[in-house]
Amino acid sequence: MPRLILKVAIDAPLRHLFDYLPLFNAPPPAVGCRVRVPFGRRSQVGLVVAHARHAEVADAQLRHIHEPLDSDPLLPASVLELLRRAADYYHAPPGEVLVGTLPGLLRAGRPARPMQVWQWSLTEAAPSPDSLSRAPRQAALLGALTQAPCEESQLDAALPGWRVTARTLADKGWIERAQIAPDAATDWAPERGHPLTTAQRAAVDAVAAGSGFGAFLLDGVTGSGKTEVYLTAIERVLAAGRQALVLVPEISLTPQTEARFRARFGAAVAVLHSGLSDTERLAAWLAARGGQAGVLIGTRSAVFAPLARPGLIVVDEEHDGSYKQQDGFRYHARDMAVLRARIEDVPVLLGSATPSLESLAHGRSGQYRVLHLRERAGSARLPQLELLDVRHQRMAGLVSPALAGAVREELAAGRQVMLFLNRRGYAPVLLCHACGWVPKCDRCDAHYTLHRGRRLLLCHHCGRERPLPIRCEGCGAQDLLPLGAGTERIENDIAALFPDHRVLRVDRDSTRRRGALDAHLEAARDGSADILVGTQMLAKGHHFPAVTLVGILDADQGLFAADFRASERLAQTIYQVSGRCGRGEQPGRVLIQTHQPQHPVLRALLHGGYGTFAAELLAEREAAGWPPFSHLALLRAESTRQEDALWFLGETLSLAAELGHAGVDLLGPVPAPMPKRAGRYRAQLLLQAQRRAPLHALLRAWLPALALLPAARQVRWSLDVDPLDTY
DNA sequence: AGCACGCCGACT
DNA sequence: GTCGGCGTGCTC
Repeated sequence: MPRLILKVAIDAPLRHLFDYLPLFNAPPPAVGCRVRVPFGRRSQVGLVVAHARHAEVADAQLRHIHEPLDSDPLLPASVLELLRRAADYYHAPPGEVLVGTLPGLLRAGRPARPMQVWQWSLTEAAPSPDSLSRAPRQAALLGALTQAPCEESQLDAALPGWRVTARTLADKGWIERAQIAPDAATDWAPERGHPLTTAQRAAVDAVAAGSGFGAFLLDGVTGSGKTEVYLTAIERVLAAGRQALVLVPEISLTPQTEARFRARFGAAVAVLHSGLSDTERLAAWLAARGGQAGVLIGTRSAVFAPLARPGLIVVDEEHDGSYKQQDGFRYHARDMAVLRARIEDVPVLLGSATPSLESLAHGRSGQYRVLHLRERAGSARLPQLELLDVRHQRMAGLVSPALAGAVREELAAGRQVMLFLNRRGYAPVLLCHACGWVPKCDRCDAHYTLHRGRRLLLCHHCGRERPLPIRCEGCGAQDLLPLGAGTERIENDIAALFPDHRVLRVDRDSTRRRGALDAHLEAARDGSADILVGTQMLAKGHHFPAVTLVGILDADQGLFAADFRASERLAQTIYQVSGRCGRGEQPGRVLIQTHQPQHPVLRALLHGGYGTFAAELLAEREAAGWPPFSHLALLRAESTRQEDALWFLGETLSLAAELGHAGVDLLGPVPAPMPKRAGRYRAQLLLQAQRRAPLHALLRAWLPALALLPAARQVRWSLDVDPLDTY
């Protein structure tokens, strides 16, 4: 008798699917549906990936599913195909990919419909919270609701045990509960787009012209109006009754970004990012799947959200490293977006002012069609880049006299200045002037960074904190000296140098509190700060039209990093930071402080712009055989005992030798550049291949065998295909 | 990953 | 005498 076997993906780090029998009395769950299944001694949520005739295991081992969880497939065939190919490409366990990328509530087996969201608010009859001094819990709840109506999930977080209190207050008729409509009607009138420049129009037309798949690289200088191109292209997609998926780096999905899309597309916009509650995330995901959302804007993981009628995929700031997931299932969302566009047969538009070398290479080979926006919109001109040779200069900390002078001039003219340093904290090292003692993290091969404002030492590699020592722990001298400078110190130095101006620091430390980043950015934009000091954070996506001078305090940092991508990143940072300035009538200036004014990277950047620079870098990569002219995979291992990680990697090397690895070079194993981190010893083995096929053939045979090595039990290991960092 | 089973040290 | 430490093995 023919029977049906369900191939089920289970969210566990297991490299294969599991076979189950359907229930007798019901039609079998379709491919793409979730099922609850017995798994070992417990019950797990799985996803039906295929139907089959034959099981991989003996009949005696087969069990029936507990229950189907969906009547319709949760994922369309295209997304299933995408996830299957992703699991295959990244050599990730199928369950982790197929089930692990679902919204948390669906992974937990909740029904695939929006959760009911209840909101509490005060009634007319509610007294002032102050009148309840003898009932502090009631006063607290009343107080919270006086501020604003609250969703139950917010109350769960803020006032544990609030439900009992709420019942009391509701009985008194002081508060009431109402269900929020999933899409509260917004009074919205679609905003008209700006008239497009010729180049913008050409770009939109190119994307809209084709039918089906096409990959486009929108290479547009900052301020050239890439977003307007996205918006217009999306407009056309919506007009054709289709949906658009827009990926953005985490940091640039601010309320402003959302507002800009909402102004144009109103309630058709759904947003998916890490700041959402599980309920909100599910609602957005379902709105995309159901087709109610015309535009889904999201960070990395949104690339796997189902769309009812896909029409276009946009990847903004495609060079941004935050598209690469750095743990677990290490996918690159930009690459997944291109793959998805191919599978869905829709165009994909990758935009950047500083495209990744990978995308530029695809542009050259014709795989991507390159669309240029060379002019800034309106009258704005591109900022002028200048090198400041700081050799022999009498520095005030990290600030040269020339830079200080330029800042002074700019401030005198009533304009804003931005100073960029990719190092947070007050000083990267604290040093005893009497004996040379330096406080070091005992879990990492690293010094503590001094955070003076928080009065502590912080290890930037594992997060460990310790109180500020008053005296040297080596010799007892009270002569501890902060060495070097981070943003916090620059903030102090600059404030001292320009006491009549307001300095605002923007880094992870100053924006840790919820909403602080937005408040800071607002202060930067509305002119209540004259001088902005910050890290990467300042470089990403935010526009400061009144800033006319940018100082890159320490370009040398980027010139000496060990990673082969360091100069690409330095250039992208310099261009991204400089793109933040001079948007208005005033042209901007970018002053780059360096001890290496002759360095080829800096010279190329200055004289040719990013395009020329990137061309040179591509030539270098080709000569050296680095990506995008070769393909990498990195096997990482870490263990609590120093020798175990290297031992494991040595074993994997022998295994690869046994299997044969023609066409793949294995480099290592070597200790990681920072061998000890967070109390664990780390090492790595790099695989490099001219062509992908032999690399993936080796990985396919090699990986399942790695887990069986005795040494594997002593370490935590992971494989990173197309690593962004080779350390 | 969970969750069992299993075999050796310090406690009621 | 047992409570519990984490090594080892399995999940259709």
